[in-house]
Amino acid sequence: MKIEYQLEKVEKNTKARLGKIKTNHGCYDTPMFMPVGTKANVKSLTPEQVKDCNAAIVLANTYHLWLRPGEDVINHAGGLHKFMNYDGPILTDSGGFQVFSLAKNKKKDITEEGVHFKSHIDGKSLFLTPEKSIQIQNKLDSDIAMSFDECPPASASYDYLKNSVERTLRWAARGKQAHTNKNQSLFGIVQGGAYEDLRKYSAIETVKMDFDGYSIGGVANDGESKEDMYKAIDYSIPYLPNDKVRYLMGVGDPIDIIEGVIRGIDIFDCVLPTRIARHGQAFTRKGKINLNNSKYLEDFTTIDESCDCYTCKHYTKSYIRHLITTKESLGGTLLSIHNIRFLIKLTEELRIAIKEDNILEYKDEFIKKYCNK
RNA sequence: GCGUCAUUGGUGAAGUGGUUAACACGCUGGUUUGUGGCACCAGUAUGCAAGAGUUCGAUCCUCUUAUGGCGCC
Repeated sequence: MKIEYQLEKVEKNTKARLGKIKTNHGCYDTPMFMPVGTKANVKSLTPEQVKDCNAAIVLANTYHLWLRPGEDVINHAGGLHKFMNYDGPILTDSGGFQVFSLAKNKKKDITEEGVHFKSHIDGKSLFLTPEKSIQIQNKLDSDIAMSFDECPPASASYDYLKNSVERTLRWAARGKQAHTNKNQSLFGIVQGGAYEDLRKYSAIETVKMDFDGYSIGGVANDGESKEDMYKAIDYSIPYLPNDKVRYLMGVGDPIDIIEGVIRGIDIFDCVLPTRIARHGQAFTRKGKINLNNSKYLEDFTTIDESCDCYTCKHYTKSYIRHLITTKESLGGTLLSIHNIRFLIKLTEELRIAIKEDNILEYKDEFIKKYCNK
């Protein structure tokens, strides 16, 4: 079965949507936040810990799993769910972003056929095509596969983006053609930078191919401004169908999530909560804090008094600071739990705000606290 | 007691008669948006044991003192 999206309500004053997404691994509410589990694990967390945060879909990565352990190994293990012991839904990214990010400063050759680039592990020459990416994802047996797109840098010129959008459309069509796993949904990706006509064109043409869901890509890349990011969303959304889920790729700053939801986004994913956790930082209602800071040495309060996560139920800032400064991995684990729960709780509250038609008030109040400190 | 070698920041230490005393760790901040990440960036000794002298100029040369290591009686 493919996923099904059910739109339940649009907030009165904005484009924010309340919905449900039905998958082969459960039914979940949107807007939602997906933790990132690149190599078939959310870094430093067990699947139980991820679920305790009330997470639903987890994102894994085609590129990384292709290189290690290889899609066949995971296929022989019985698919990604069994392999990693996660019975919730899994979305696999296509590898398009990795071509852009891992090979950013290296030689890469983007051709019509696919992308030649070097392995980040051993430098071996690799060739990834839309068909190959889909075939790997078919074997991984994730619930949702992503089309193989080109993710150009924020600094790309209009002419470059125009060609790139065209190529991504052709790649999307090829990927759809190659897609054979009937239990797996396939999403198309809208590109086009911060240009209205390119986003519109990309969205309309992608929707014509009739995917199971749509995402907005090419956003939040190397120093792109917030304004450009919001433009990219605003220029894409009007052309996406109401009865399909919308996924904003790579976005996970709390304020960006709120802004995204207000603009009509249903799903987000981001490495931020787990990455900053490993570097000692935590989201709180009063802004991001750095547990490395000496002022927490004897701070025996919890990270965020309004948080209901496992970490905030049991541990003090002083203890977590101790773990972080002594580089104990438990520190990253506890902070990852908190940060993931923070973003998921944020989406839960946004869902309530949509129900109550007061999302703009919610946003103002959140930002007031989050930015003032 | 005599001889000898040492003494550089929070730590381990490099170094030179002449602009800002290397590097590392630590410490203090910051960054991170479809994860090549226990990562990255920045700051961190107005001073080279103390005092005096030589010199245009001394952390570097000389002397005295202090402290410590080693050797000899």
